[in-house]
Amino acid sequence: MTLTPLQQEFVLHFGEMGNRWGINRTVGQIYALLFISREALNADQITEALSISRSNTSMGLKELQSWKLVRLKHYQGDRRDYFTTPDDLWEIVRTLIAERKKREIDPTLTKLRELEMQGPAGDHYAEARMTELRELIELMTSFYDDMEKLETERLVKLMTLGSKFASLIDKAGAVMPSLKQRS
Amino acid sequence: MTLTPLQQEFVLHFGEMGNRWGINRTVGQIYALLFISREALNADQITEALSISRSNTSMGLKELQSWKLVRLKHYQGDRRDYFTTPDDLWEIVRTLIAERKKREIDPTLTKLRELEMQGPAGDHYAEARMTELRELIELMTSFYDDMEKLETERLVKLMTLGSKFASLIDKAGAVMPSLKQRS
DNA sequence: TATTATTTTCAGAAATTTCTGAAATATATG
DNA sequence: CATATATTTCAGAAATTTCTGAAAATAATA
Repeated sequence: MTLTPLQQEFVLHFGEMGNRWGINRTVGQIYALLFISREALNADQITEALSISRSNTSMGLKELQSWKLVRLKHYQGDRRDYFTTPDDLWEIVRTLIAERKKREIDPTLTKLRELEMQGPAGDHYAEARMTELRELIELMTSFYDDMEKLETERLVKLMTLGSKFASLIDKAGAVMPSLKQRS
Repeated sequence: MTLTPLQQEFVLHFGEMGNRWGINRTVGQIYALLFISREALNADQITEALSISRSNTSMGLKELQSWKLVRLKHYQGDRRDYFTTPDDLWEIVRTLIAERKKREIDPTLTKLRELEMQGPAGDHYAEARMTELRELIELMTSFYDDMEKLETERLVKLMTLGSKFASLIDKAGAVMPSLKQRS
Protein backbone atom coordinates (compact mmCIF):
# COMPACT_ATOMS: atom_id res chain seq x y z
CA MET A 1 0.00 0.00 0.00
CA THR A 2 1.56 3.22 -1.19
CA LEU A 3 -0.43 6.42 -0.98
CA THR A 4 -0.94 8.80 -3.87
CA PRO A 5 0.29 12.36 -3.24
CA LEU A 6 -3.33 13.45 -2.76
CA GLN A 7 -4.00 10.74 -0.19
CA GLN A 8 -0.69 11.46 1.46
CA GLU A 9 -1.48 15.12 1.96
CA PHE A 10 -5.00 14.46 3.20
CA VAL A 11 -3.76 11.90 5.68
CA LEU A 12 -0.98 14.15 6.97
CA HIS A 13 -3.43 17.02 7.39
CA PHE A 14 -5.73 14.91 9.54
CA GLY A 15 -2.75 13.81 11.55
CA GLU A 16 -1.95 17.42 12.32
CA MET A 17 -5.59 18.23 13.08
CA GLY A 18 -5.72 15.26 15.41
CA ASN A 19 -4.09 17.32 18.14
CA ARG A 20 -6.77 20.00 18.02
CA TRP A 21 -9.45 17.34 18.02
CA GLY A 22 -8.23 15.62 21.14
CA ILE A 23 -7.02 12.52 19.36
CA ASN A 24 -3.43 11.79 18.54
CA ARG A 25 -1.72 12.06 15.21
CA THR A 26 -1.83 8.36 14.42
CA VAL A 27 -5.52 8.08 15.18
CA GLY A 28 -6.21 11.05 12.91
CA GLN A 29 -4.14 9.55 10.13
CA ILE A 30 -5.74 6.13 10.37
CA TYR A 31 -9.18 7.65 10.22
CA ALA A 32 -8.30 9.84 7.26
CA LEU A 33 -6.87 6.85 5.42
CA LEU A 34 -9.95 4.74 6.01
CA PHE A 35 -12.19 7.63 5.06
CA ILE A 36 -10.70 7.99 1.58
CA SER A 37 -10.21 4.29 0.92
CA ARG A 38 -12.86 2.63 -1.20
CA GLU A 39 -12.06 -0.78 0.25
CA ALA A 40 -11.78 -1.77 3.87
CA LEU A 41 -8.18 -2.08 5.11
CA ASN A 42 -6.56 -4.47 7.53
CA ALA A 43 -4.10 -3.50 10.22
CA ASP A 44 -1.05 -4.47 8.19
CA GLN A 45 -2.12 -2.38 5.24
CA ILE A 46 -2.65 0.60 7.52
CA THR A 47 0.70 0.00 9.19
CA GLU A 48 2.49 -0.02 5.86
CA ALA A 49 0.62 2.92 4.35
CA LEU A 50 1.33 5.14 7.35
CA SER A 51 4.82 3.83 8.14
CA ILE A 52 4.01 3.25 11.78
CA SER A 53 4.46 0.25 14.03
CA ARG A 54 1.98 -2.56 14.04
CA SER A 55 1.25 -2.03 17.72
CA ASN A 56 0.56 1.64 17.16
CA THR A 57 -1.98 0.69 14.51
CA SER A 58 -3.59 -1.70 16.94
CA MET A 59 -3.92 0.98 19.60
CA GLY A 60 -5.17 3.55 17.12
CA LEU A 61 -7.86 1.21 15.83
CA LYS A 62 -8.92 0.44 19.36
CA GLU A 63 -9.26 4.13 20.06
CA LEU A 64 -11.33 4.64 16.91
CA GLN A 65 -13.54 1.76 17.92
CA SER A 66 -14.10 3.37 21.30
CA TRP A 67 -15.29 6.42 19.38
CA LYS A 68 -17.56 4.13 17.30
CA LEU A 69 -16.05 5.69 14.22
CA VAL A 70 -15.03 2.55 12.37
CA ARG A 71 -16.81 -0.49 11.04
CA LEU A 72 -15.44 -4.01 11.01
CA LYS A 73 -15.65 -6.12 7.90
CA HIS A 74 -14.66 -9.69 7.10
CA TYR A 75 -13.91 -11.52 3.89
CA GLN A 76 -14.45 -15.19 3.08
CA GLY A 77 -11.36 -17.24 3.79
CA ASP A 78 -9.49 -14.39 5.46
CA ARG A 79 -9.56 -14.11 9.20
CA ARG A 80 -8.06 -10.68 9.51
CA ASP A 81 -10.17 -7.72 10.56
CA TYR A 82 -10.83 -5.12 7.89
CA PHE A 83 -11.82 -1.59 8.82
CA THR A 84 -13.92 1.05 7.11
CA THR A 85 -15.74 4.26 7.87
CA PRO A 86 -19.50 4.47 7.28
CA ASP A 87 -20.36 5.50 3.71
CA ASP A 88 -22.82 8.05 5.03
CA LEU A 89 -20.92 11.15 6.03
CA TRP A 90 -23.84 12.40 8.10
CA GLU A 91 -23.64 9.31 10.20
CA ILE A 92 -19.97 9.99 10.85
CA VAL A 93 -20.72 13.55 11.90
CA ARG A 94 -23.54 12.47 14.17
CA THR A 95 -21.28 9.95 15.85
CA LEU A 96 -18.49 12.46 16.24
CA ILE A 97 -20.77 15.03 17.83
CA ALA A 98 -22.38 12.46 20.12
CA GLU A 99 -19.00 11.21 21.33
CA ARG A 100 -17.57 14.66 21.83
CA LYS A 101 -20.64 15.68 23.79
CA LYS A 102 -20.24 12.59 25.92
CA ARG A 103 -16.60 13.32 26.65
CA GLU A 104 -16.58 17.12 26.79
CA ILE A 105 -19.99 18.19 28.06
CA ASP A 106 -21.64 15.40 30.02
CA PRO A 107 -18.95 15.07 32.70
CA THR A 108 -19.26 18.77 33.49
CA LEU A 109 -23.04 18.58 33.70
CA THR A 110 -22.69 15.67 36.10
CA LYS A 111 -20.14 17.57 38.18
CA LEU A 112 -22.30 20.69 38.35
CA ARG A 113 -25.31 18.71 39.52
CA GLU A 114 -23.15 16.96 42.07
CA LEU A 115 -21.85 20.25 43.43
CA GLU A 116 -25.36 21.67 43.67
CA MET A 117 -26.45 18.55 45.54
CA GLN A 118 -23.90 19.29 48.22
CA GLY A 119 -26.15 22.21 49.14
CA PRO A 120 -25.42 25.93 49.51
CA ALA A 121 -21.89 26.67 50.62
CA GLY A 122 -22.51 30.34 51.32
CA ASP A 123 -20.58 31.21 48.22
CA HIS A 124 -23.39 33.08 46.51
CA TYR A 125 -21.70 34.30 43.39
CA ALA A 126 -19.95 31.04 42.56
CA GLU A 127 -23.15 29.11 43.21
CA ALA A 128 -25.19 31.39 40.97
CA ARG A 129 -22.61 31.12 38.23
CA MET A 130 -22.61 27.35 38.40
CA THR A 131 -26.39 27.18 38.32
CA GLU A 132 -26.44 29.47 35.32
CA LEU A 133 -23.89 27.26 33.58
CA ARG A 134 -25.78 24.09 34.37
CA GLU A 135 -29.02 25.56 33.04
CA LEU A 136 -27.36 26.61 29.84
CA ILE A 137 -25.80 23.21 29.33
CA GLU A 138 -29.17 21.59 29.97
CA LEU A 139 -30.82 23.87 27.42
CA MET A 140 -28.18 23.13 24.81
CA THR A 141 -28.33 19.43 25.58
CA SER A 142 -32.08 19.29 25.08
CA PHE A 143 -31.68 21.16 21.80
CA TYR A 144 -29.02 18.68 20.79
CA ASP A 145 -31.41 15.83 21.60
CA ASP A 146 -34.04 17.37 19.34
CA MET A 147 -31.63 17.84 16.45
CA GLU A 148 -30.23 14.38 16.92
CA LYS A 149 -33.69 12.92 16.33
CA LEU A 150 -34.17 14.64 12.98
CA GLU A 151 -33.76 12.60 9.82
CA THR A 152 -30.90 13.82 7.69
CA GLU A 153 -33.30 15.23 5.10
CA ARG A 154 -34.89 17.58 7.60
CA LEU A 155 -31.51 18.47 9.02
CA VAL A 156 -30.29 19.48 5.58
CA LYS A 157 -33.44 21.48 5.00
CA LEU A 158 -32.98 23.29 8.30
CA MET A 159 -29.41 24.11 7.44
CA THR A 160 -30.35 25.55 4.07
CA LEU A 161 -33.09 27.84 5.32
CA GLY A 162 -30.72 30.79 5.30
CA SER A 163 -32.53 34.09 5.72
CA LYS A 164 -35.82 32.30 6.38
CA PHE A 165 -34.31 30.98 9.56
CA ALA A 166 -34.91 33.87 11.94
CA SER A 167 -38.47 34.59 10.79
CA LEU A 168 -39.32 30.92 11.14
CA ILE A 169 -38.48 31.00 14.80
CA ASP A 170 -40.66 34.07 15.29
CA LYS A 171 -43.59 32.29 13.67
CA ALA A 172 -43.45 29.48 16.18
CA GLY A 173 -45.75 29.74 19.18
CA ALA A 174 -44.62 31.12 22.52
CA VAL A 175 -42.48 29.01 24.79
CA MET A 176 -42.60 28.28 28.47
CA PRO A 177 -41.78 31.52 30.28
CA SER A 178 -39.68 29.73 32.88
CA LEU A 179 -37.11 28.96 30.27
CA LYS A 180 -36.78 32.46 28.92
CA GLN A 181 -33.41 34.10 28.84
CA ARG A 182 -32.19 35.57 32.08
CA SER A 183 -31.47 39.28 32.15
CA MET B 1 -6.60 34.20 48.07
CA THR B 2 -7.74 30.85 49.36
CA LEU B 3 -10.48 28.95 47.60
CA THR B 4 -13.56 27.58 49.27
CA PRO B 5 -14.05 23.81 48.89
CA LEU B 6 -16.75 24.47 46.29
CA GLN B 7 -14.49 26.74 44.26
CA GLN B 8 -11.64 24.31 44.65
CA GLU B 9 -13.60 21.42 43.24
CA PHE B 10 -15.00 23.43 40.36
CA VAL B 11 -11.55 24.70 39.43
CA LEU B 12 -9.99 21.25 39.59
CA HIS B 13 -12.76 19.82 37.44
CA PHE B 14 -12.13 22.40 34.73
CA GLY B 15 -8.44 21.66 34.94
CA GLU B 16 -9.14 18.01 34.20
CA MET B 17 -11.58 18.88 31.42
CA GLY B 18 -8.98 21.17 29.92
CA ASN B 19 -7.26 18.19 28.32
CA ARG B 20 -10.38 17.13 26.48
CA TRP B 21 -10.98 20.67 25.37
CA GLY B 22 -7.58 21.12 23.79
CA ILE B 23 -6.33 23.53 26.41
CA ASN B 24 -4.01 22.61 29.23
CA ARG B 25 -4.87 22.11 32.84
CA THR B 26 -3.65 25.49 34.01
CA VAL B 27 -5.61 27.36 31.35
CA GLY B 28 -8.74 25.46 32.34
CA GLN B 29 -8.20 26.22 35.99
CA ILE B 30 -7.56 29.91 35.42
CA TYR B 31 -10.70 30.21 33.38
CA ALA B 32 -12.78 28.38 35.92
CA LEU B 33 -11.45 30.58 38.69
CA LEU B 34 -12.24 33.77 36.81
CA PHE B 35 -15.65 32.44 35.88
CA ILE B 36 -16.76 31.98 39.46
CA SER B 37 -15.07 35.07 40.85
CA ARG B 38 -17.27 38.09 41.33
CA GLU B 39 -14.33 40.46 41.18
CA ALA B 40 -11.64 40.64 38.53
CA LEU B 41 -8.35 39.02 39.59
CA ASN B 42 -4.76 39.96 38.90
CA ALA B 43 -2.01 37.55 37.99
CA ASP B 44 -0.62 37.29 41.50
CA GLN B 45 -4.01 36.44 42.97
CA ILE B 46 -4.47 33.72 40.35
CA THR B 47 -0.97 32.41 40.99
CA GLU B 48 -1.63 32.13 44.70
CA ALA B 49 -5.12 30.69 44.39
CA LEU B 50 -4.00 27.95 42.04
CA SER B 51 -0.56 27.32 43.58
CA ILE B 52 1.21 27.62 40.26
CA SER B 53 4.19 29.67 39.14
CA ARG B 54 3.82 33.27 38.17
CA SER B 55 5.14 32.54 34.69
CA ASN B 56 2.64 29.78 34.19
CA THR B 57 -0.12 32.22 35.05
CA SER B 58 1.26 34.66 32.55
CA MET B 59 1.29 32.08 29.79
CA GLY B 60 -2.17 30.82 30.68
CA LEU B 61 -3.63 34.31 30.58
CA LYS B 62 -1.99 34.92 27.24
CA GLU B 63 -3.56 31.75 25.91
CA LEU B 64 -6.98 32.78 27.22
CA GLN B 65 -6.56 36.16 25.59
CA SER B 66 -5.80 34.49 22.27
CA TRP B 67 -9.13 32.71 22.69
CA LYS B 68 -10.77 36.07 23.45
CA LEU B 69 -12.20 34.48 26.57
CA VAL B 70 -11.08 37.05 29.13
CA ARG B 71 -11.64 40.74 29.67
CA LEU B 72 -9.07 43.14 31.00
CA LYS B 73 -9.98 45.58 33.75
CA HIS B 74 -8.09 48.35 35.52
CA TYR B 75 -8.53 50.10 38.82
CA GLN B 76 -7.64 53.66 39.76
CA GLY B 77 -4.17 53.89 41.26
CA ASP B 78 -3.29 50.28 40.49
CA ARG B 79 -1.40 49.51 37.36
CA ARG B 80 -1.75 45.76 37.45
CA ASP B 81 -4.00 43.99 34.94
CA TYR B 82 -7.16 42.46 36.34
CA PHE B 83 -8.97 39.71 34.47
CA THR B 84 -12.60 38.67 34.26
CA THR B 85 -14.90 36.60 32.11
CA PRO B 86 -17.90 38.26 30.44
CA ASP B 87 -20.98 38.34 32.68
CA ASP B 88 -23.10 37.06 29.83
CA LEU B 89 -22.68 33.32 29.61
CA TRP B 90 -24.10 33.26 26.09
CA GLU B 91 -21.33 35.53 24.97
CA ILE B 92 -18.78 33.12 26.41
CA VAL B 93 -20.35 30.20 24.59
CA ARG B 94 -20.48 32.11 21.32
CA THR B 95 -16.82 32.98 21.62
CA LEU B 96 -15.88 29.44 22.49
CA ILE B 97 -17.74 28.02 19.51
CA ALA B 98 -16.34 30.64 17.15
CA GLU B 99 -12.78 29.96 18.27
CA ARG B 100 -13.12 26.22 18.12
CA LYS B 101 -14.59 26.45 14.66
CA LYS B 102 -11.66 28.63 13.63
CA ARG B 103 -9.13 26.16 14.99
CA GLU B 104 -10.79 22.82 14.30
CA ILE B 105 -12.89 23.30 11.17
CA ASP B 106 -11.61 26.18 9.07
CA PRO B 107 -8.10 24.79 8.47
CA THR B 108 -9.60 21.60 7.08
CA LEU B 109 -11.97 23.50 4.81
CA THR B 110 -9.01 25.47 3.51
CA LYS B 111 -6.99 22.33 2.98
CA LEU B 112 -9.83 20.58 1.12
CA ARG B 113 -10.29 23.54 -1.21
CA GLU B 114 -6.55 23.64 -1.78
CA LEU B 115 -6.44 19.96 -2.66
CA GLU B 116 -9.35 20.31 -5.05
CA MET B 117 -7.59 23.26 -6.71
CA GLN B 118 -4.68 21.01 -7.56
CA GLY B 119 -7.07 19.36 -10.03
CA PRO B 120 -8.06 15.72 -10.51
CA ALA B 121 -5.39 13.25 -9.52
CA GLY B 122 -7.11 10.20 -11.01
CA ASP B 123 -8.01 9.08 -7.54
CA HIS B 124 -11.74 9.04 -8.03
CA TYR B 125 -12.92 7.66 -4.75
CA ALA B 126 -10.68 9.82 -2.59
CA GLU B 127 -11.59 12.89 -4.61
CA ALA B 128 -15.31 12.20 -4.30
CA ARG B 129 -14.97 11.68 -0.55
CA MET B 130 -13.12 14.93 -0.12
CA THR B 131 -15.66 16.85 -2.17
CA GLU B 132 -18.45 15.36 -0.13
CA LEU B 133 -16.68 16.35 3.07
CA ARG B 134 -16.03 19.87 1.84
CA GLU B 135 -19.68 20.32 0.88
CA LEU B 136 -20.84 19.12 4.25
CA ILE B 137 -18.48 21.44 6.07
CA GLU B 138 -19.67 24.33 3.91
CA LEU B 139 -23.29 23.50 4.70
CA MET B 140 -22.63 23.34 8.41
CA THR B 141 -20.57 26.50 8.26
CA SER B 142 -23.35 28.44 6.58
CA PHE B 143 -25.79 27.15 9.17
CA TYR B 144 -23.39 28.23 11.88
CA ASP B 145 -23.24 31.69 10.31
CA ASP B 146 -27.03 31.92 10.43
CA MET B 147 -27.23 30.86 14.06
CA GLU B 148 -24.38 33.14 14.99
CA LYS B 149 -26.41 36.12 13.75
CA LEU B 150 -29.41 35.35 15.95
CA GLU B 151 -29.99 37.44 19.03
CA THR B 152 -29.80 35.38 22.20
CA GLU B 153 -33.55 35.67 22.73
CA ARG B 154 -34.32 33.97 19.44
CA LEU B 155 -31.64 31.40 20.06
CA VAL B 156 -33.22 30.49 23.37
CA LYS B 157 -36.62 30.30 21.75
CA LEU B 158 -35.28 28.01 19.04
CA MET B 159 -33.71 25.78 21.63
CA THR B 160 -36.92 25.46 23.61
CA LEU B 161 -39.16 24.55 20.68
CA GLY B 162 -38.89 20.88 21.56
CA SER B 163 -41.42 18.77 19.69
CA LYS B 164 -42.50 21.74 17.59
CA PHE B 165 -39.06 21.71 16.05
CA ALA B 166 -39.50 19.10 13.33
CA SER B 167 -42.89 20.31 12.15
CA LEU B 168 -41.59 23.85 11.97
CA ILE B 169 -38.96 22.82 9.47
CA ASP B 170 -41.59 21.10 7.36
CA LYS B 171 -43.69 24.23 7.31
CA ALA B 172 -40.88 26.25 5.79
CA GLY B 173 -40.84 26.63 1.99
CA ALA B 174 -38.82 24.38 -0.28
CA VAL B 175 -35.10 24.89 -0.58
CA MET B 176 -32.76 24.99 -3.52
CA PRO B 177 -32.66 21.48 -4.98
CA SER B 178 -28.91 21.69 -5.61
CA LEU B 179 -28.29 21.59 -1.90
CA LYS B 180 -30.44 18.60 -1.17
CA GLN B 181 -28.99 15.58 0.50
CA ARG B 182 -26.95 13.26 -1.67
CA SER B 183 -28.09 9.66 -1.98
C1' DT C 1 17.95 59.07 35.31
C1' DA C 2 17.58 55.63 38.94
C1' DT C 3 14.31 52.91 41.25
C1' DT C 4 10.46 50.16 41.75
C1' DA C 5 6.60 47.49 40.05
C1' DT C 6 4.72 44.49 36.66
C1' DT C 7 4.75 41.38 32.96
C1' DT C 8 6.92 38.47 29.54
C1' DT C 9 10.27 35.43 27.72
C1' DC C 10 12.79 31.40 27.54
C1' DA C 11 16.08 27.52 28.59
C1' DG C 12 15.82 23.60 30.76
C1' DA C 13 13.34 20.44 34.23
C1' DA C 14 9.36 17.76 35.03
C1' DA C 15 5.40 15.52 33.56
C1' DT C 16 2.75 13.43 30.19
C1' DT C 17 1.72 11.36 25.90
C1' DT C 18 2.88 8.73 22.05
C1' DC C 19 5.18 5.14 19.90
C1' DT C 20 7.92 0.90 19.37
C1' DG C 21 9.59 -3.85 19.79
C1' DA C 22 9.17 -7.90 22.14
C1' DA C 23 6.46 -10.96 24.48
C1' DA C 24 1.97 -12.68 25.51
C1' DT C 25 -2.49 -13.96 24.14
C1' DA C 26 -5.94 -15.60 21.15
C1' DT C 27 -7.59 -18.17 17.34
C1' DA C 28 -7.59 -21.02 13.43
C1' DT C 29 -5.60 -24.87 10.64
C1' DG C 30 -3.06 -29.10 9.49
C1' DC D 1 -1.65 -31.27 19.67
C1' DA D 2 1.74 -28.55 17.14
C1' DT D 3 2.11 -24.90 14.12
C1' DA D 4 0.91 -20.81 11.83
C1' DT D 5 -1.61 -16.52 11.78
C1' DA D 6 -3.52 -12.49 13.83
C1' DT D 7 -4.04 -9.30 17.49
C1' DT D 8 -3.17 -7.19 21.95
C1' DT D 9 -0.52 -5.86 25.82
C1' DC D 10 2.95 -3.46 28.00
C1' DA D 11 7.61 -1.79 29.63
C1' DG D 12 10.47 1.40 28.37
C1' DA D 13 12.23 4.77 24.63
C1' DA D 14 11.22 8.84 22.16
C1' DA D 15 8.75 12.86 21.46
C1' DT D 16 6.01 16.43 23.01
C1' DT D 17 3.82 19.41 26.22
C1' DT D 18 3.66 21.76 30.43
C1' DC D 19 5.69 24.15 34.04
C1' DT D 20 9.24 26.67 36.66
C1' DG D 21 12.81 29.96 38.00
C1' DA D 22 15.75 33.30 36.52
C1' DA D 23 16.62 36.87 33.53
C1' DA D 24 14.98 40.29 30.39
C1' DA D 25 11.78 43.58 28.93
C1' DT D 26 8.35 47.07 29.78
C1' DA D 27 6.45 50.83 32.01
C1' DA D 28 5.42 53.91 35.76
C1' DT D 29 7.18 56.84 39.58
C1' DA D 30 10.46 59.39 42.43
